[in-house]
Amino acid sequence: MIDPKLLRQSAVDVAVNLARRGYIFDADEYLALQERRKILQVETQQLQSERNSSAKAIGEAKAQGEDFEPLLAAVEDLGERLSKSESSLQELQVRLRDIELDLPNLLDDSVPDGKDAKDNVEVRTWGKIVDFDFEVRDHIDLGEALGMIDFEAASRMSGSRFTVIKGALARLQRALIQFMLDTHTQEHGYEETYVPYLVHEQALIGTGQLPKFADDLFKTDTETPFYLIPTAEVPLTNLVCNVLLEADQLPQKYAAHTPCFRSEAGSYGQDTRGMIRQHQFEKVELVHFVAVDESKAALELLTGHAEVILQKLELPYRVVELCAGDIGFGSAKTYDIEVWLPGQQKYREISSCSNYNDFQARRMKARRRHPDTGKPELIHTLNGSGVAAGRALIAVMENYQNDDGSIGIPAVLRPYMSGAEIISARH
RNA sequence: GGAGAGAUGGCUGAGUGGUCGAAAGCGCUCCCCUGCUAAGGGAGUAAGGGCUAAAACCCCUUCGAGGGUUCGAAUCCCUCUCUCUCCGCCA
Repeated sequence: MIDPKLLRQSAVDVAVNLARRGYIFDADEYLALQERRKILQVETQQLQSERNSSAKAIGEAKAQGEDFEPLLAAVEDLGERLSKSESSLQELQVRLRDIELDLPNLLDDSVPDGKDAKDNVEVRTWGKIVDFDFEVRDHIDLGEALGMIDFEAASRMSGSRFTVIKGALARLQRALIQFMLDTHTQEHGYEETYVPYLVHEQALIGTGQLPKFADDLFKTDTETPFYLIPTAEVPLTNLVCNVLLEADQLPQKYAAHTPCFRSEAGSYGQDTRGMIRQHQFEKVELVHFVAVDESKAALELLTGHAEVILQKLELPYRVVELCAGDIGFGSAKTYDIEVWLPGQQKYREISSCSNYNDFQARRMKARRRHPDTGKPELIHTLNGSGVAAGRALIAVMENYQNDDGSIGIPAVLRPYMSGAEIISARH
């Protein structure tokens, strides 16, 4: 959520910033509503004040044993006037809040202009793309030939966009997850966290998936609905929902491995083959809580932590800065990390690292005491994948493939694979 | 699933219709005292919003959430959510 005060005072500037995303914010309409709200609020508070003082007068008269009937008569119609005023004020405030919840975050000034993914800016590349001297296969061919990926079994029980992974490949995914968590907790100072996979609506409003992106989420039909988390960002960031931290409690860094569930409602026809885009996938997520003036540096740090994973796995990648038109709803600035997939001869997203500034903190009421003033102030939140395990598995398979269809195991994963160096078909 | 108890400020916890945004304690801030430390004494200390150029002042809201009763609700009534205890079931 954008600061409502800023919205009122600089609605036009806000509209200009949001227009870079292609979002049209009707500043005139918003300001007109605010103007009406102001008048109604002053009026309502005036009536409330009257009610309070007359109630007090009646109480005093009663205590003194005086006749308070005339006082009662004087406030006869006050209640009705007040409740009318209150309900129209509330109606207006709900409308304003709906608009505010629908507004994407302000972009950081450094975000490049652009319309879509084609306009994203490459920041750096790492690693050498291997020039195979045989015809490369994609992860689908490799996995099925090994007998370790079974899309048919998955679709029989769950339909499309699910995968069954078996044997050494299933273990390799687990190894990837263990390796990532160990690296982040032992070398990068994150606290490992186990979190719920089902959350209430409020948690998703806090991080910004709701109310706008309900279609992308799976929801239970229990009496009070649960949502399956689309990313560990949701439970991790909500660790500070409604929390007032002491001045010395920042920064904080959390890491969690969770499955992620996405209905992928808007992605029909994209990546239908293979396990690039699934309803369920595994991911290690990183979240930072920092003070307001520290989030820019934290984003660089966070992105670097995700890159370390790919470097240790010796997977070629590039970092791109998302342009104004491609950046996510709540993010002020985002770096995507894209890993090289030989099977597609393309870089594909494997991590997305974003600075949300106070956008989520405002929705969640995540604050800390300012060290000097002692007054509460919103914190900044950041999150990034560190990294998507399902896609990391694909990347390892395709980049470490051999002529005979076997797959080499990256050196850093071997300790998690009983020292094995290669995955070959079982006979 | 059944029975019961509860939800109050940064935290613990009192408060059952009016002068309660709320006792007390902890914590925190400032001051005093003590040669240092330990201890002691005093004062202050909720958040959000409106008004304001900004602030002060003033005003409004908030005692889990939402409704209701009342001139007036932390307090009474209803619904919901959450927490805890016991029983049942269960990895």
